[in-house]
Amino acid sequence: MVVRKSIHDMLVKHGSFDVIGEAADGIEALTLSKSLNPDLLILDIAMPKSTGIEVIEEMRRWCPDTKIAVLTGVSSPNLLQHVVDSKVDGIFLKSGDASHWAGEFHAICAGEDHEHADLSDVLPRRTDARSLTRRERQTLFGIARGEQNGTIAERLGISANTVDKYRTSIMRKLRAHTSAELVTRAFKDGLLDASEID
Amino acid sequence: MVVRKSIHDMLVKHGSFDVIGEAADGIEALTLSKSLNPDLLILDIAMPKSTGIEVIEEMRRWCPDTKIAVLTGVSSPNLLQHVVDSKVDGIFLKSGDASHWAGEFHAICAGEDHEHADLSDVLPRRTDARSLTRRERQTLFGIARGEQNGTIAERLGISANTVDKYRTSIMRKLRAHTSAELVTRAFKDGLLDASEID
DNA sequence: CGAAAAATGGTGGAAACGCACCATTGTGTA
DNA sequence: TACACAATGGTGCGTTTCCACCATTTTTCG
Repeated sequence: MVVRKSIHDMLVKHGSFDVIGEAADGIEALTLSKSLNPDLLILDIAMPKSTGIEVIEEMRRWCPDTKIAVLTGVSSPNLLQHVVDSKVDGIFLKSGDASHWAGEFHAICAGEDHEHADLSDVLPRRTDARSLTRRERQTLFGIARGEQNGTIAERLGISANTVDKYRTSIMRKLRAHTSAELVTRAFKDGLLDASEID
Repeated sequence: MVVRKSIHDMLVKHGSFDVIGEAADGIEALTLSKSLNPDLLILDIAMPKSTGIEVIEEMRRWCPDTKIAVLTGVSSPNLLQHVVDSKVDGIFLKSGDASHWAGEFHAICAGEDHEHADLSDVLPRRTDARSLTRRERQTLFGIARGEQNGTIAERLGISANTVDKYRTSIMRKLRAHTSAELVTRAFKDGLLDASEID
């Protein structure tokens, strides 16, 4: 809300942009974009009702010519990695210096390749979030939350043996030899984020 | 409204402050602050139209020199925790004793570190590093690095039984029921930091 | 000084982990 | 169409955890 307002001001006052639409959440952003087909969509990935990722993918399909700039606060490394992978046209950190943004927005609209904000601090060095399967991720979350094989198995509706296999598999992938070390590695590699637990 | 009036009076009469602006909501507070660049912003986190958190973050960006004091009623612990984490310059409970506030506001403006109001009742208890003994910390690090009781015992030159006791003790303190959960909690509580491991 | 907390040691037992090695079925891709 | 891989199930076994309940000595602090 606040962010949107200030971005709006900045765009109009210092960027000579026409702001043709604003949306409160991802769904609204999508429907609005479909009808307005803007040159540039500035998107905050921390949105109510839907994740920014979904919006980005939908936008690519419906408005392939719209440039997408993503605005992000100190969000989960995991999510950020997805944003990077989705090849948006620009990534801006809310914690960053907003004074040059207007210029960069223009460059993006002109189709220039935008050098992303420095994400080295927030991005995990890839141990491959992707290299974990869906079941392995579910198992990992359970372990991090203190669930044991049987509990996780119950939650997922599968056998404890199978869960045990998943745990073993994750441990091999992350080179951990105990569940505790597994959690540590997962945090280091950005597979787990403190804000996602509990 | 009522609160604002009384704060205003208090500031002028007993604090010899110049009140250079007042705002009805977060948006207004921001725009006003941007133009007035005040020494001190007194903010109620329970505001219409936007959460105080957003305003605080925006203020930090636009008016980095403005001290921020947060006024709060009995709101959600979660929100309060965010306020604490956002490192505002002062936190005051509406339920608290307002008579010394003027002096404390001056102290804040002078750049002195302000001891926050007692939030122990409303804040989610976060274990701080001090609550772990030296041996417990050493044990915790070992666990996080994948060492098991025997290994840790060897490294510390003590019995595995003793290490086991330390682990049990930490788990009780952090309310964890497995070593994995222990590590998770330790990360959440800031007892462990990804950069410290390996 | 005296109490509280930390540090140290032990035994024991049920449950869980860690890790073999076995298998079948589906899905996706070269 | 194969071939890899995910997902699912199983058995077995030595090791470790987790927790209870026992103890003494040293350190810390009002």
